[in-house]
Order: sequence, then structure tokens, then C-alpha cells
Amino acid sequence: MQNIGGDKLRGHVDTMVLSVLEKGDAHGLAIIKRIEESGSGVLHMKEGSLYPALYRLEKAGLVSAKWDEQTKGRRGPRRKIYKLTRKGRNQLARGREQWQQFVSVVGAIVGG
Amino acid sequence: MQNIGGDKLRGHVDTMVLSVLEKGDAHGLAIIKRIEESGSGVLHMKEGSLYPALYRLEKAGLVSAKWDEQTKGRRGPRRKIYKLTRKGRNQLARGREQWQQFVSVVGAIVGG
DNA sequence: AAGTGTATTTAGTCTGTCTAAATATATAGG
DNA sequence: CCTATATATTTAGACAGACTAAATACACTT
Repeated sequence: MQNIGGDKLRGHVDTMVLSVLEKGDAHGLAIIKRIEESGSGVLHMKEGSLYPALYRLEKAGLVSAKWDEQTKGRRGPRRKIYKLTRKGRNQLARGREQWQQFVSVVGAIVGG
Repeated sequence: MQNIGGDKLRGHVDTMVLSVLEKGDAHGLAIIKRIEESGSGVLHMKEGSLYPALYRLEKAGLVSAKWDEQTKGRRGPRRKIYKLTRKGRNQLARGREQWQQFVSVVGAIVGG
């Protein structure tokens, strides 16, 4: 089993991130971890992909961010907690439809 | 329904082309037409995407090309007929497995 | 010859993921 | 206290590949 990454994820990352946030607010690395856990060990989204994606989504009003003030009891710097906006929820619904269509149409050609 | 193109196709074009050629040898524009016909009207691969892909595949030994000498009875210049090689068939099998995995893994996150 | 439909080629643009390193912070260990 | 370590964000630059758009080519039709 080889990793899924690079080109194949292009155009799907935003919807993946919105999907993850639907299950609960999370900060960057937590989003990456959730994706890896759901990814059967073959999905590894990199920081350099996720953070720019989060900025895109924030700029587009699909997620909102706020600094988590609580840093006690754990190592590390402040976390930025991301949350789905109403607009983000609507976009997620559209993203899901587009995903279904993509799978259906490309699947019809590739077969399986 | 909007078109599928751009980023979403990245990393899948090669397998799509190999799949199309499995159904029979074809020249460039015929490959595009087959993809559009299978694509429920939402899939439009552009010349600028397909031809470079064909050169990649040829260079990698996954397809072979030969000029079609017959130009009688139709308009237009010579066609280059592409054919799956044995290596291409093997790669197609791997590409299908990767597609299945991709759909399974990303689908588990995006949902549906 | 001029027009039309078919076909390939290719130069250049653009976007988004990746690599890789820098920065930052809090706890643990000595 | 000082260093090491684990966590977290930021960002500069590289890169691949799908796209835009135009150029070129050819044979049939009128």
C-alpha cells in the first residue's frame, strides 16, 4: 500500500478539511491527525498543505479561527482553533455532491 | 451540474487514458471524445491536458504510437494511433487499485 | 482558391501540494 | 537554571501537471 498524496489530493483537500471540522472544532495538527486516523495509514496531509488550505478557507469565510488560550498541562505553543461557519456548512454540502459526482464519473471510466 | 476539471483530475488522467485505450486503440481526439461520452456531459479533458499526458505515457512505455496512414474518406491531417503496451496494462491494473483505494480513503473522510 | 472540419503540437500560465526550515512555547530531566 | 523534547504554526521556494490559447497541418467541399 502506498501513500495517497500530492496530485491526487488536489481539489479535494478543502472538502476534506471541512468534513473533519464538521465532527468538531480542531486546531491544525489535530486536523492532520484526524485525517491520518481516518486514512487507513495511507493518507498523510502535510503541514505545508493544510495550513495554506486553512487560510484559504478562512479567507473565503468557510471557517473561523480563534486562539486557544489554554496551554496549561501540555507542551507547545498556542493553538489556533478552527470552526465551521454556516457558509462552510453549505459549501461542505456542495463539496460532498461534487465528490459523489467525481467518483461516479471518473469511476465510470476507470472502472471498478 | 458543473464541470469536472482542473485540479480534481490531477493524478487521475493517466489512468483514465489507459482505461480508455483498454477498450481499443484510439487517436488523441477520439480519446477525448470517449472520455466526454462516458463523462455524463460534465467531463471535458482539454487537448492541452491530453497530449502531454500521452507523451508522458509513451515515454514511460505504457502506450505505443504509430501514424495512421489512412486518411481517405475524411477531412483532416494524419492521426496518431495510441495502443496499450503490456507494461501499460500492468500499470492500468495498479492504477485501478490506487483509484479504489483513493475513493475508499477519501470517501471515508468526506462521507457519502 | 477559399472555406470548413478534423487533428496535433506546444509555449506559457496558474494553482495548489510538497519540501524544508525557521520560529515559538511549555513541560521534563539533570 | 539549562538543555532536551514534544507540540504547534508559519512560510519561502520548488515542482508537477492541467489549463489557455494559438499555431500549424491536412483533405475534402464549394
